[in-house]
Amino acid sequence: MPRTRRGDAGPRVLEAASRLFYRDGIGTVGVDAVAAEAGVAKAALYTHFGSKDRLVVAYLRERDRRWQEEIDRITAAHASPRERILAVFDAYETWQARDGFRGCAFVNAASELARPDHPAREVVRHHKTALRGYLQAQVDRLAGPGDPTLGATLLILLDGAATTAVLDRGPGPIRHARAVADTLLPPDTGDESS
Amino acid sequence: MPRTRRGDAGPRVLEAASRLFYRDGIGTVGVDAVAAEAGVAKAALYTHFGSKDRLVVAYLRERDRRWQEEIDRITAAHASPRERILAVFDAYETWQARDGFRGCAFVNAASELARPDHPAREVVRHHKTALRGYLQAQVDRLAGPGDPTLGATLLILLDGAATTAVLDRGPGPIRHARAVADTLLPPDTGDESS
DNA sequence: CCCGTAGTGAACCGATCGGTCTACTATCTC
DNA sequence: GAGATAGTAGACCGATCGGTTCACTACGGG
Repeated sequence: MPRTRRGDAGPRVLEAASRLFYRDGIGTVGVDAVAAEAGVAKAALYTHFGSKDRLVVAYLRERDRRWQEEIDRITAAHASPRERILAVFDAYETWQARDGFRGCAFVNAASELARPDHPAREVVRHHKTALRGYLQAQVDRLAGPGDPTLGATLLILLDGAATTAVLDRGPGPIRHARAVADTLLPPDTGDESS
Repeated sequence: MPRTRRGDAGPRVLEAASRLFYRDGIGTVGVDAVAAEAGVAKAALYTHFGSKDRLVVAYLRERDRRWQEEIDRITAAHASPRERILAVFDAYETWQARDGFRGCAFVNAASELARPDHPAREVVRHHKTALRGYLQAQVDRLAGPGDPTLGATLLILLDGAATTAVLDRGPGPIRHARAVADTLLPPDTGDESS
């Protein structure tokens, strides 16, 4: 008597885990709660993911995948590296405005999963490294003596704004961060390639 | 057969809680572990703090008190508002370099304690508000048309740098953030009155 | 000297944790 | 139509959770 169409249990569990882990915290949410939210038997959860730790890793990987899609959309929508960078800040602002915003899922996960060897931390590192790499790649295409640490600085602004926005609520922090980024970035020359 | 001198149990519990909560996360650490680390009977923990939630609040309050002491030291050591602000970044760098650095305890607590009405979150809000207030007060004493949001921006830089430093390890993030702050701050005029 | 008190150590509570297992049932494929 | 497959409901496991209780003991102040 499956409550889901055949083959649906995996995605449903992942979706439920994403919602609950982000909303209530990874440590707080038990596997029973995830299974119940997914409308799926606990055993099905375990045949698909094997353990809670692996479910957490899958949850973060999925969120990283969606962020990568967002970055791809930004890349497609803007040719100028400067606009692309500012568009990332705009995406943060949009995301912050959504109901139930509770900061960066990756930062929260790293906060909760203290053990530095926890498998989930590698996903967090990967996500942040990729984002910083994207920002730095855009910086490199701008005019002037390329600052090799500006990408890192932009990531600091994004993470700081997201963190502050959890307590402050509202678009203020991210707009401040965007304004700072705007002053740090050299102007577009209009002759960037790729 | 007390293992502690009379009246010592409270402080010992608080010290142990501070160490364990910060190192392993609040959710991960049980009250039994805190009592064991403190070398104190579980019952003594409960006569002093009543519940784990209240122990968490006391833990954060204590850390906030120590940060306030640090701010007071900075205020005493530097007369110039500009130097005071940069000294806060320097304090972050020193703190980041210590063994077992795992980011801002308040940010981590807010990440873990998702319920927005959790009593600990008020302590987090208070801490961040006080720090931002201090930064803004220094900004207000600087020359030029005072930017009423610069204090908030400086806090974003601090939080972002601390967050990034957890994954990157090393003084890089905080130095970047300090350099940005340095460019954002108008120069000292030398005629500020305290 | 003696009483109040702070603290001990351990048992105990019900609830929940992550995880396993069994007996059963729809559904899809050949 | 038969067998493999994917899923169900729920009992069950040992461990741990936050919190309580109890009988007892060492120490400090009057």
